[in-house]
Amino acid sequence: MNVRLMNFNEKIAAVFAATLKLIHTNGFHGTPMSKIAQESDVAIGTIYHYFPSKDDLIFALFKHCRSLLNDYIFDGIKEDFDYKASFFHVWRNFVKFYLENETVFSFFDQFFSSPYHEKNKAEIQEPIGGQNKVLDFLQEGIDQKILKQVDVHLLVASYIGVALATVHSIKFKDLKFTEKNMDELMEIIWDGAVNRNNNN
Amino acid sequence: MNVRLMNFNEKIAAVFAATLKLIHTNGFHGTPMSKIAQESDVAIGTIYHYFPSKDDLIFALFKHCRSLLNDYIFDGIKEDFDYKASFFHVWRNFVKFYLENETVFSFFDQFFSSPYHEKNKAEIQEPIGGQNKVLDFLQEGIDQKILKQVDVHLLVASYIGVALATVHSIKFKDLKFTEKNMDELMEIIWDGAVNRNNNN
DNA sequence: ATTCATCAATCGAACGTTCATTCGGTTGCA
DNA sequence: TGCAACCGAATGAACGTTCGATTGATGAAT
Repeated sequence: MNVRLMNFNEKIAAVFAATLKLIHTNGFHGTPMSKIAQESDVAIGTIYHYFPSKDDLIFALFKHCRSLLNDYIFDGIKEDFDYKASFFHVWRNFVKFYLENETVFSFFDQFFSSPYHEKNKAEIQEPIGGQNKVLDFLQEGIDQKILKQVDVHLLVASYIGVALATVHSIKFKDLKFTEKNMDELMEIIWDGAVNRNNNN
Repeated sequence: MNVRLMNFNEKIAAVFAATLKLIHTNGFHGTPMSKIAQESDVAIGTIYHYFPSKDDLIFALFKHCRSLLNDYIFDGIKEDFDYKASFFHVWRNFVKFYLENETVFSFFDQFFSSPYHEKNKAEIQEPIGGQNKVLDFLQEGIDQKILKQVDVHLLVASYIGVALATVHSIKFKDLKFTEKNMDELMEIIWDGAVNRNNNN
């Protein structure tokens, strides 16, 4: 049962895709198992064959999407990148991932703000929205005295917070995803995060 | 019917309070009308007397909370505050409001990330989380060349995004609401937002 | 001063629908 | 033969909403 979950059965893939799509357009609400079955062309019985309950399905989907995100954002960092270049690269990837995977963004957004999240807190511990890897990365910048000498969580809040707000803003048409806007945003975050008592 | 809605019937206040509390702990999901009636000690029939549907109740509650937030964040700005002081003051109030009104934060969080929000977009136009007043305030800083000469929405995303991420971080115990942390955060945002070709 | 009509406010049992989940069955591979 | 994958009708609980009844305040008519 769980072996398949890793190897990614076509049925499961269809169920995940359907669930993301439905939650994106109808919300956690308007997404009953019956509609997931319909949209994915997988019988209800089959879904319950893989996931003991709807909660389990949602949680498995969360873990799947989280690993997609984690794989994505740290991808493409070249050896010759200095810290600032990596700082920009990861942040950009973060925003890009959400823009390219709107349904995942929607899902995460709803998942994290639902008490769902709280219930499974213990199990989630690790990388939330890739944050633990992000945390390590930012801590590295602090240790190297490149970034401000503050609690790393303050920098995480800035780094991730601005990225999420940016995606929201683009989604709601207040902002456009242009090179210029992204560059200026990265400048804002960098200027805020950088250690100004240092001449890096 | 609507007159009372403004003058704030005790029953309505009880319904609002119960709804906020239930949504905070059980989510948009686990909050059926029956439980709202129970928790608020108002009969279901009475709730439907004031709100034609559950959606209407939620939306009315949203508008109520939004006005609470708006009243709060721009309160207490003294005449002798310079721009930077106001910039700090409003941001701090924003965070404080959410920390003091956890149920409202939870509710907004869920409301904005649900397709609920999208459905009523037209009607929401105005101050989202107080953002239009915030937008005007930040635009003023741009016009006065105090802040970076960029699209104001970039600064809004930074200003609000960091605040929301901060509240989340505190809520999930990654961060503590201490003077030091708030000061350092405000420093981060300010350094990011400020126009460095100017010596203000 | 008393009667009566009106209507908003209040109530909660009852209704029909929709939901998550179950279960008995079929298929096809090992 | 056995067992995992698969199916969808059936089930019972829970939900949003309706509705007929009751109360009490207001004021016009007597």
